[in-house]
Amino acid sequence: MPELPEVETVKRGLASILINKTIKSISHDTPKSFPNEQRLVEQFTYHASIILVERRGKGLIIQLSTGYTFLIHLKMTGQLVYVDSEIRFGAGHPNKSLVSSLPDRSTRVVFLFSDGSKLYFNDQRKFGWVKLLPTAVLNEDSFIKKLGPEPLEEDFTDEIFIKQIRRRNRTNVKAALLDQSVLAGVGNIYADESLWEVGLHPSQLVGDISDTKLKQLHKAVIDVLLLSISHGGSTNKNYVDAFGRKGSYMAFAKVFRREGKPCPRCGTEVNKLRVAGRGTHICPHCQILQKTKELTKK
DNA sequence: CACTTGACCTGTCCGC
DNA sequence: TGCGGACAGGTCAAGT
Repeated sequence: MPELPEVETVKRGLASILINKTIKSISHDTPKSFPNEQRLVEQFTYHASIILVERRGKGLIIQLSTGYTFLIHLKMTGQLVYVDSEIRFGAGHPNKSLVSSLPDRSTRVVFLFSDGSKLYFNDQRKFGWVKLLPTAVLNEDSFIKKLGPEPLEEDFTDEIFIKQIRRRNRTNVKAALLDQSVLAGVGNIYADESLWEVGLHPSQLVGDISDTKLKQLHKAVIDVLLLSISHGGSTNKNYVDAFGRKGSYMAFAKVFRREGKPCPRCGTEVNKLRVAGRGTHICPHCQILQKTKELTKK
């Protein structure tokens, strides 16, 4: 589920309400979702306050006053949903039905704050996790360490993008976009959408794509991510933001999950195929696989 | 080494 | 209805 725009939306929501809150206690069900020593959790998170909420790629970072930090990955079905204390919650909540049914069978971790509010980490498939680690070694975490540049940072130029993606010259462009060490945050939805924007077939080898085309792709990736953030991300199935709200980008998707429907550019029926082991959506008219050219022969 | 394929889980949908 | 299989936004470990 959550790719960069969804995680960014959750991050903004959490940043708006969690800063300066104090954690009272934390409960969890399976250690797979919360792989932390109870002793450390109690020592460094109970009575700690939240000083910063950040995002890196598809990872969420919640920094505490004690020098410890939560690193959270939502993977496919994770949600982080904030619920105010009983008194102030209730009428007017954007997703009252979801929020009033929590915790539910997918709830893996519950953060209880000193003011009575709660943050639920729900994750149907148990792929996601909430890891506690010293802030000082956050950048040495195996997940963080592998991440490539942030696509929405100012210094993510087309030169940087080309340099990064050319490391995967011998693989197809979709797999390259999904590689978090090339750039951080693109997943299946936005890979398909970006490739449609520039008329690239997802199976095209990176080595066969010109720098000119890669510059267009660089712009398309950024534009698509920004557009999605402006609509609160994509709710394909499970995704909700910190307040339980769904994202509306799917209404703007050009090809993703639109198989059988007309391409918004030319009217040809959108096809679904399998590339890089993932369900992949293309317009077979706009996105034609080009023949192998010079670049790979060297 | 670079790249591809399964595995990790649960739920849902589709065909028989 | 019920059952088996394929599939789902992501990442790893294993395999080639």
